[in-house]
Amino acid sequence: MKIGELARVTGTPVETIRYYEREGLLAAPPRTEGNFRIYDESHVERLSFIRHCRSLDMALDEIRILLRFKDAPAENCGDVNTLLDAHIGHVATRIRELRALERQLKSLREQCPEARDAAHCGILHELSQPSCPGAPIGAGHVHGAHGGVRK
Amino acid sequence: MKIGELARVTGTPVETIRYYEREGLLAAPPRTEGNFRIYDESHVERLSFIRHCRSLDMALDEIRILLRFKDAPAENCGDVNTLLDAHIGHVATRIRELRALERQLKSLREQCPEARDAAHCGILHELSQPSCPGAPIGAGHVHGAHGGVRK
DNA sequence: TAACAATCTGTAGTCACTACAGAGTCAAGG
DNA sequence: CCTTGACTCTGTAGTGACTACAGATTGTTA
Repeated sequence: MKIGELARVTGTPVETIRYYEREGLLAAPPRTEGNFRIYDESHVERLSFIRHCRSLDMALDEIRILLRFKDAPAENCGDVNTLLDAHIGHVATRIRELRALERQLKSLREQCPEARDAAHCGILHELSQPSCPGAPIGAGHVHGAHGGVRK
Repeated sequence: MKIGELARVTGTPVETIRYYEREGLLAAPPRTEGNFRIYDESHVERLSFIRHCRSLDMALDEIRILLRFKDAPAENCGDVNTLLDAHIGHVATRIRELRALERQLKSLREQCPEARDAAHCGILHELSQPSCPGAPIGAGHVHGAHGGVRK
């Protein structure tokens, strides 16, 4: 199959497939005489694996590690478990951070219960105060409020 | 004060201050004879505002809107409330997404309760299955599991 | 043969910074 | 006066995981 069909069956944009090839996640497939990439079932499975991992919000570097285990079936998979546990920890951390953020935002919102002139807006006023000095900006492993967007 | 002191009192890296100036969030300050930027209290307040917003995970474009209201104190601040409500909505959405993700990851983790050879690892096996076909990759407004890192 | 879709390569843009390189400025110590 | 060192300047490139082109080529259908 050509790249368009692989894109369709795996629900992956064509450009993303070529990007994974450049990044070494997907092996470069054979080509037709006309230089078109030709894929088979093994590519479908590998790309499905990658996309499944991505839908679980794993980084490409994490996926690279998992792929190494897939390619070495005799290895012990303890590190797979470790990686997954760490990833679960990252997600849990980010949830806690976002909950705290939600609380702060709601409390800020209460500063201006109704529309008025900006000079007396409690929200703008409170934002002008320095926040907690050590307040971190940017999350650890999990993205903040403006994540990878799909338009 | 020079840029280093502004950086210190606001807890902002020097390069980030210059970046905000390039982005038009912070007005270009006067310079000394030797071409050093000179800031005063008004810059401290404005940068504190920006950093407070960023610590609440607002995008620079959102902050730009809020700054316009700060600069037009006679305007009605209803749009400030609207923007904040929308931002709270984004955060709440991301929390829901991450909770669903956490559930999926934990269920995946149960597929391989103990280390064995990778060929029989339930985690690797399950990841090879296509995930829910319409499963989104990447979040809306709030970042995924690998957010802006502070090293 | 001509239109059109699909594919190719390569490059640049996204966001909010971060990390340099290489040059210039300034204050204190010898 | 000279040097050292801290600070600042500009400009450019890198981050992650794509996305969006431009411009060329290939393949399919009318």
